[in-house]
Amino acid sequence: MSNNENLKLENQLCFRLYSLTKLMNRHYSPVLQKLGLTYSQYLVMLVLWENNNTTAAISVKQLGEKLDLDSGTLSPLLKRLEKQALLSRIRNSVDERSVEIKLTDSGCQLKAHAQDIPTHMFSVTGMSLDELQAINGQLDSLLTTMNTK
Amino acid sequence: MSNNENLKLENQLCFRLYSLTKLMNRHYSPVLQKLGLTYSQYLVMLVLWENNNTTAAISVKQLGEKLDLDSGTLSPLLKRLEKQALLSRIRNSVDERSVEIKLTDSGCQLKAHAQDIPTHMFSVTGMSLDELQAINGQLDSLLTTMNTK
DNA sequence: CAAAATTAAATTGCACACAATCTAATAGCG
DNA sequence: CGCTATTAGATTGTGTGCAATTTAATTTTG
Repeated sequence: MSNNENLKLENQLCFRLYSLTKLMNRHYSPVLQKLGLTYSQYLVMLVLWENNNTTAAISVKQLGEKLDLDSGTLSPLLKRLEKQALLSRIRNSVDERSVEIKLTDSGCQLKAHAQDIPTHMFSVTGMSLDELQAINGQLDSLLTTMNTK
Repeated sequence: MSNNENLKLENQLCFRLYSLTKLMNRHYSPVLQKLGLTYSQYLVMLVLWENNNTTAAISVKQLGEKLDLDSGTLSPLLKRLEKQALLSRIRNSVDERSVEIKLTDSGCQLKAHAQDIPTHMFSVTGMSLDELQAINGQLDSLLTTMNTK
């Protein structure tokens, strides 16, 4: 490929990912709006729903590792979710540097309203389960490669 | 799959795309910093380099269609590029609603400094050319499907 | 032709991402 | 023990994305 071809927008993998991520977001927005969540907030809730019942807790640090986000993003985001009474932020009494995130009852109950979202979004992709798993695998290996370079 | 499985973060295609897009951005940033560009600004420059010599022009509207961005994003972004003297923004005298974007000489010359970026970024993915084309194709069909729903 | 509808940009406001810095707390080490 | 280094979060500032509104120009239509 010539250098000129290389610099064409249509040849960029990154642009496809960028466009597709925005497109995903636009499909999620109206669905998540019913729950009062943004897409990033939804990701946080997924982690909490998965790890937590109302008893177990997870630190901001751990949450950041799961989602690959730093405190500059998470701190204000978590405050907004706290203001919506979906979770609580409590300083760890053993290590006061750490802040523990715990779902409230209301945050826990919201999970029920999210049950149908994955199935709905899957249908939007128009893919078969096999195709979904195939592309997931490819993206995973790309993630692994690019994370270790 | 149970509903519980469906709601796990690790099963989300959207999270992979989201993570990969951020990862891409982080790999681009240090490279683009040398050109004084952000990733989004780079995308704009790709379109201008492709369509333009210093003579041809493209409207903000057309740019937005190519990149799938609206004036709320593009207007301030283009002003920043104008401040860097990479492009000019001139009202179309025939239709004064439209603003035409044209590369300056300096903006045109910047292309030479970007020539090696695609090859470099391709090497970061660790993929073969065949793999790249395969995944590009899959993402394209996903883009098409999701754009028409 | 004049009023209404449409269009292109710009602006405003909100919510991320993320670099950089700051603060407070803890860990490590001589 | 006390000093230094490290760590966890919060804060600040910049740059997107995008919805919603505004402004100005053009097109459509009665």
